[in-house]
Amino acid sequence: MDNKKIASIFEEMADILDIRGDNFFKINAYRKAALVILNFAYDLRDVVAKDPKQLENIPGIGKGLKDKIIELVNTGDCKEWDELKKSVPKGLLELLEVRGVGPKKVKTFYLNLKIKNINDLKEACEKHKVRELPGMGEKTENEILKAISEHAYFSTKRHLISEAMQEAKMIIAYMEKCKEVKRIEYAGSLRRRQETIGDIDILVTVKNPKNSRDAVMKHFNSYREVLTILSKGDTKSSVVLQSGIQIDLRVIADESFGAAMHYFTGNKDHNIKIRDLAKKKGLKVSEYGVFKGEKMIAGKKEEEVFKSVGLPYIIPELRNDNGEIEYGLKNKKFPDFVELKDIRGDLHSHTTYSDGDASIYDMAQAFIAKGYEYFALTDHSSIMGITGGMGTKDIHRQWKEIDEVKKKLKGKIKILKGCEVDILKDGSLDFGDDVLKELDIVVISAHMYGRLPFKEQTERLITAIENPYSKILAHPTGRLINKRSPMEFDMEKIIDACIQNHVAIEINSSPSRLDLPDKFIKIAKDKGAKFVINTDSHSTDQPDLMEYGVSNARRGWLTKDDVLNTKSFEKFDTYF
DNA sequence: GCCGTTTTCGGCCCGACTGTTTTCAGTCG
Repeated sequence: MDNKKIASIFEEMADILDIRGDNFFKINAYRKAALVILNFAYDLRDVVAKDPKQLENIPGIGKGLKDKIIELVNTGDCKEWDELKKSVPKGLLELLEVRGVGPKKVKTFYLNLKIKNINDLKEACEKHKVRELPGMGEKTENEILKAISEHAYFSTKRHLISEAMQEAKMIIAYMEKCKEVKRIEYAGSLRRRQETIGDIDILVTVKNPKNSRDAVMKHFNSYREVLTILSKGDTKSSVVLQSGIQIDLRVIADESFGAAMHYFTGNKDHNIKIRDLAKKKGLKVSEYGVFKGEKMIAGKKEEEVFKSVGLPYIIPELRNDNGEIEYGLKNKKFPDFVELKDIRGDLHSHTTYSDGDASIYDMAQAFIAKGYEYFALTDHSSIMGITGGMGTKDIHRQWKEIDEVKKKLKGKIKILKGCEVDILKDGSLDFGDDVLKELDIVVISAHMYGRLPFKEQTERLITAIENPYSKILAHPTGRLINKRSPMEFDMEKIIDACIQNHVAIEINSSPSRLDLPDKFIKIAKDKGAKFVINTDSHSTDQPDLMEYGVSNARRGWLTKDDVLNTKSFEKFDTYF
């Protein structure tokens, strides 16, 4: 019973309560708790084992949910969950996945037509039984059938941030061709730089909404990638693209730009808290602005919205209701978080010596183009035979070539001789000391034996971290987003070992990794760890991925000081 | 079910779009 499972149980309980028509706020409390638990960095099993009372310190968890968590952890079950499950047929919940179908309709379907799952619903629509129900008609039936057929294609899968970013840039470039558009920006989870993106929110401002809104909407709905238009109104339209990604567009007057950007960027709970603060000050915050009575007192800039409720500016990456509002109220100022422009080098890259696409010279040129002072070549060690890892002979050959390229580049960039050395099953490294001691930088990583038992995995990684030549622990959890789950080990012990042994923790910028994940970055930072943000580039275009690593670091509250590759090589090397 | 520089009881963000209705409920973000 891990956090993910507990969160999904609370989510399921909320769904059932919703269909049964229970108290709206109670349902919300379950949903909020589910979200909090999902993003919680510590394993609830450990919290229950150590001190169950601590559960009530988690925001959104009170006495009732605390007891349910304890019951779930200890018995794998929960009485109330059982009773709820018994009260409705199992397939009923999947009906909620159909677009346009919510708890009220599910209840109506079940009570009137005995509809228990998506198949039943499809049949009932085809037989025109749904149109006879109160409040429904022919259109409802058609929309449901359409939604069901699309449900099979568009799974609820979330998109990698890089995929979403590419779609966003394309639609923005297209929308900019519309002359009524004054300003256009992406907002939502993409602007918060969440690790995966559900849909893309685009905000457009126009000088005069009444005159130009229609033209903007028309232009948007005519985008050639549009597969389905979900809704289109005066100020808001939603479409699904061929790629399966949903785009929500909002058109608003330019004077509301800041308020609208704020509204469309924060997650739901962040926005609720902001509006709650406003209310207590006798104000009202909406996407149109900050209002005192009828009068708009702010809204052109995002900063004004924060200011009006007594907060300093909060960077988009933190607007997840993870303590940023409380911190802002208390401290009135945030630290200067690390920025892309602070990065002075990249310490993890590959060439044709292992599984990279480019030569040493070409990779050097790519990093020079980034304006970096240094970069490290870290091709794989030999165990990664499958990706053409380097043996001792290869690495000597590579060193020779590095020296030649260095001459050719005449000091334009410093090239560090490194290696991404595999951690073997027992925690020893895939190169002997004779090679390791010659390297400028040793990046250690586990590519194999990802499914070792918890304790064994922890010990294996610690052994590797304790190796005196180890400098950077690469992509610590080994996860591949949407593809492979993280390795299971004691994260706190690994962080402690890194700190004690002066091993930097990598934040891998690859959008399918984003590893270390943000929730652990914050914990590691608070313990005093140091980090490097690397791209793990395998081709000359991948140094561009650095932006994703940096935003992941910002989501983990890192400042420039926490990140070693914001310093000169000489300065950061002393840490090791 | 949670929460508290108004509160331990009585609140709990705010608005757009759709379809079926003649003023609104349901859904969504």
